[in-house]
Amino acid sequence: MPELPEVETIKRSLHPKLVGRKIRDCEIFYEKCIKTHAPEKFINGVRGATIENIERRGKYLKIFLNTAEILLIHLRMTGRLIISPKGDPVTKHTHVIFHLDNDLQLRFIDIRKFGTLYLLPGEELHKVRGYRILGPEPFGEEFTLEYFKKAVKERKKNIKTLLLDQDVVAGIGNIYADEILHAAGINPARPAESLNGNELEKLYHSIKRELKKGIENRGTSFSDYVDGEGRKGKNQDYLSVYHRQGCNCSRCGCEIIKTKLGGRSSHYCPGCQE
DNA sequence: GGAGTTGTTCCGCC
DNA sequence: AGGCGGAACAACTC
Repeated sequence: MPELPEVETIKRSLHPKLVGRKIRDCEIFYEKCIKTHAPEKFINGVRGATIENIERRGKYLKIFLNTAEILLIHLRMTGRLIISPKGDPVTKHTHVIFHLDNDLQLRFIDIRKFGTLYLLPGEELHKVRGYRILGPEPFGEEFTLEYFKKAVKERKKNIKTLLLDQDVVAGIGNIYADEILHAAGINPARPAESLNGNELEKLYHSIKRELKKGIENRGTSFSDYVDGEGRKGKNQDYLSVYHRQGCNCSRCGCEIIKTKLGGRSSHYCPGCQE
């Protein structure tokens, strides 16, 4: 499940392979993943373009083309972007192939076909709702403690669900939300408005710390995730609660519980998350 | 073949 | 009006 640390790791691994390269051609095997154009139009839009830069915003990847258009990609649950030599066999679930001007290809692979690709002029990014509503980047200047306190206070929904709202802060998904709340010692079911100043401050710092740890470990390869060169991350070896139900909490020794919250699996320690 | 999986979006309610 | 919870949806694996 690519969340901010995974998408950041993919961006870093693709950057040296893609920037400066020209897209010689493009093949689409599953048309529904292209959200902005008919397939032929999409192909015409990328063919011949040179890749100038790659950035991440929330869980989105932005590939800047010299045509002033941006290739915007969201991997959702199981999407992968992989650099492959052109001779490599095309595996099942490969939906789009970008042929580069060397012997490499960029392949979009997605078992569940939830991932989405958009091609649009830079000034039209806001037309993609999920992109438009994104809140501040957790490592950006806008994401201050003051901003965070204001965004959370007087909200009645539980704090776990609020952390997953991309308009509060961009990039947190189910794994890191559980890890962040454990690190901060806060029960995921707590109404956001019930958190005091001290707890909000702990939570704020835990968001930054856990996401940073995820990036340093090059992502969490719990099931499908690999980076742009097919390498797994190692953050799954350092998780405190996610998918650790039945194990003992490393902080207090209590048994980790798995519940449902807002329709999502939620893992926490009943001993030290109050 | 039903349950489980998650990020996003929609809808109805208060 | 806007926040909220719940459901729908994407499609596959086991």
